[in-house]
Amino acid sequence: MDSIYVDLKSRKPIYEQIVENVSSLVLRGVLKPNESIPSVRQLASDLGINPNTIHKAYAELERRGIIFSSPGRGSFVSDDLSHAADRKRTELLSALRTAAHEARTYGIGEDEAHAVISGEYSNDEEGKS
Amino acid sequence: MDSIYVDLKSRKPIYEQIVENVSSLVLRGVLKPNESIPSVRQLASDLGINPNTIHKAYAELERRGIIFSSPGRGSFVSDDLSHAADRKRTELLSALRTAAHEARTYGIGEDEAHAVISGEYSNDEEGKS
Amino acid sequence: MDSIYVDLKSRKPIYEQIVENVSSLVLRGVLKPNESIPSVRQLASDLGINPNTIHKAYAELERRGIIFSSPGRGSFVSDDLSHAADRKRTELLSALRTAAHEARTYGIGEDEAHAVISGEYSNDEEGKS
Amino acid sequence: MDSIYVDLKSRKPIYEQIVENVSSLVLRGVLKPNESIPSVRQLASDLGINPNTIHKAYAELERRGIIFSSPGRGSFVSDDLSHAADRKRTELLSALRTAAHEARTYGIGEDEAHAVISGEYSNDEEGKS
DNA sequence: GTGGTCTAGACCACT
DNA sequence: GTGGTCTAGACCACT
Repeated sequence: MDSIYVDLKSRKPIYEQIVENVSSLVLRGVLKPNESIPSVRQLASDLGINPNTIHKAYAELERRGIIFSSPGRGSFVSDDLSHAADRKRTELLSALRTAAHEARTYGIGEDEAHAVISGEYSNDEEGKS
Repeated sequence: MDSIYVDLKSRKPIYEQIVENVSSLVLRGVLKPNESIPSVRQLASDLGINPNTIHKAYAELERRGIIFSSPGRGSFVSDDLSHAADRKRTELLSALRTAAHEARTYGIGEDEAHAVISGEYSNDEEGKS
Repeated sequence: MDSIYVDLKSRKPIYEQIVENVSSLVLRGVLKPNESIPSVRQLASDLGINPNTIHKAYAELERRGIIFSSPGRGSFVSDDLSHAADRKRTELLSALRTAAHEARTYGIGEDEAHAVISGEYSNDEEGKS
Repeated sequence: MDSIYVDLKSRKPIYEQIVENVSSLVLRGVLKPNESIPSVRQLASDLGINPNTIHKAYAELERRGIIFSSPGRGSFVSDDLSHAADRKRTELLSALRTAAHEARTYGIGEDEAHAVISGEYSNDEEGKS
């Protein structure tokens, strides 16, 4: 999943999908600081969706400090990603904590929970599917 | 959170809140198989919301095999919850796996992930808030 | 299924279940002409449901010529079941025709349909479950 | 019966009629995968019934994997109908089996049952009424 | 009283 | 315009 992709059938708004897509590419280091990203019109044309939708996504990405846009020049990955990375890290740990809490509440044992973690981290097939 | 409660301000649809609420009470064993649950009208009146909304929630709960309803008699906890329990268990483990996968993808270490699990399971304050 | 039984969880009205139950026992010959059947109150008490419901079922059975009731004496299997048997026969063949029609409409082949019939008629285990 | 139609006088709920109608059109191949179907409001207006009723039907169709809906874009035939087709096939064969079982139970002979099948499959008038 | 269906009408987010 | 949610109110069959 290393390029921007949209699932028209998803209940998730298209612009949110794009925000998460680009966020992911940036925060996982696939796109580097100051690297240029596709223009609003280019991406809209590539994905076959309305430029307004892309624009809304880019505006949100800019608000989050993940990209910046220069009228007439294009859009680029932000050169200071520390805030965005911190926020993502907090979000990920919180999601893990919530999942663990729910598991416990419904009677899944601690050992089983640890086993799930171990299983996920020992999986070498990353990126093959 | 051992009774049915609804947050009118939430973005989550009321009927979904009720579905999750009742699901939780049943799957955590607070409500027992064949126990009667409030009638559509009773619950609507208690919560101050429309009976149609409760009906929609109960219909979904019935579809999931968590309750059953008999016109003219009322609604009751299903006496075979094994399917629902299995589905919930699968869902919880899947959520945990997804959270772990995401954490790993973004560079959170395995030790840190295990620490989150241990932290959540050693928390004794359950049920106090 | 050789005695009267009711499924409280079914969407089918209880009185209809009783109508079909008694019909089946009579038309399959388990209950013979002029044989007595349980009184309204007796059956209501046995099944733990309201006598009004039983009464409604018996009234329908009487209307169909399957039983007759004598105030003060009880209810009995009708001694002329030919009309009811004819109606049941017509109904069964019609149901079979409808099922075959639907099967054909959705692309199930004739051979497969015949195989289902043969399979059902060669099944010797009748009555064991 | 190749378009969506509703019988207001039927005892069968309108939303169920619509579910079966659309299911039939899709599973019989009249509507193709990814083809768009009438919007909730359009169909409501065409049939002269309430949009909520159509919505309820579409929600059920979505649950069955027969269509999918995208807020703001419309509703479309699912592009993977294999699950729905399998379920329908199982349902049809089960209905045929049940009809055959009932017929046998009430004394209808095997030859007569096969004759009903043959009669239905040799009927050439399909689609004329 | 109880669940089930439906209408009329309103409001929301998204396209 | 499109799907999704909700309310208020009505009517039905069954208990």
